[in-house]
Amino acid sequence: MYGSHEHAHCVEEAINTASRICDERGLRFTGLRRRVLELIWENHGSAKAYDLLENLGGDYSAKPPTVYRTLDFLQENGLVHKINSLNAYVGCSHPLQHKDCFFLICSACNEVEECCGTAMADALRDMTAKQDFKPDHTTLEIEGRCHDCQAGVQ
Amino acid sequence: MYGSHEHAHCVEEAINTASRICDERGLRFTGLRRRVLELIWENHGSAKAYDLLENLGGDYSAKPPTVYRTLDFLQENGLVHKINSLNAYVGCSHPLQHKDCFFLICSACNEVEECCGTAMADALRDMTAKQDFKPDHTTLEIEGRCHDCQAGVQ
DNA sequence: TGAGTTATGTAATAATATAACATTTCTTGG
DNA sequence: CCAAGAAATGTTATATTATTACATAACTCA
Repeated sequence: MYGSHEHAHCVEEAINTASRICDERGLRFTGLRRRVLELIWENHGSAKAYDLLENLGGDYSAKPPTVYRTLDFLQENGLVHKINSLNAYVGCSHPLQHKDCFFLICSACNEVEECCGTAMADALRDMTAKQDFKPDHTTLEIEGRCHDCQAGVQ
Repeated sequence: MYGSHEHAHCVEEAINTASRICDERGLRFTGLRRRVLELIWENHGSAKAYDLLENLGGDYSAKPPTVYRTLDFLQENGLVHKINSLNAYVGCSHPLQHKDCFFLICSACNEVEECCGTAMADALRDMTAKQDFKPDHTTLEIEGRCHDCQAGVQ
């Protein structure tokens, strides 16, 4: 799974970054928040709310609001994104810098890659400016096949 | 509502176009399908599945599968789009030509404008090509304020 | 006409998400 | 330290969105 890549490292790094960001902003990175973020990062795809709920384990009383509130917190603080086309959640890959980001979702391996290239953001800005539309939030999700999953599919 | 624009005309035109398209493709544009498409076009915003269900009226037995199947048919044939960020459905403005289209959603008046500009499509193609990602379907939904709803908001 | 196909009806339930209120835990000024 | 307020979590109930599975009806066309 995931080639030779030692994924535990990603998880650890994401948690450390999140912890640091919360410290800097005076937010509480509680056990529950840490646990949910860990679960989300524990695969390269996206996590569904009710799967998180099932896997919380430990001391956490698993009821939907527990998870949805935690997801809200993580989203508000830019640590997690919701993928609307999947009703699922992914960890944010660059929780500090990005403004507009978008997602490449591989329908074969289910990995979700977050992209923050400026070219797309520029094109979006141009387009909305042309229509005199003032954007607040952009959902850009592209489903298809990643490089690795195109082999043998022509 | 909707300024001086006589909206019944939009609805009628959309229905006529849909009917023609179905004829050309050997598809059955049944009473139910016509009715659902009418309801969807009866406002400029988007329609929710369960609201359609409530408003079917007439002879239609209103159970969820009735509506979802009809929405599936309309989507498959490019007559309707789902707006994932709203869990809602809009009529397609150009059911014949478009490939990649995207949506400007005004959070003040709830109108949804469908755009099919090539500039965005080009930017998307460039971006995915650069990552060697083969796109099958793109969700691009921009929520914000339309021209008319920016007055007085600075 | 009637056999096969397509569309719709119906019942049950799955999957996703929120509201409202209770309790616990943390923080911080005194 | 300690109590009061704030923030987080627990709990119950329910709302919203969507699908599965099977039955019936309506169309099509040989």
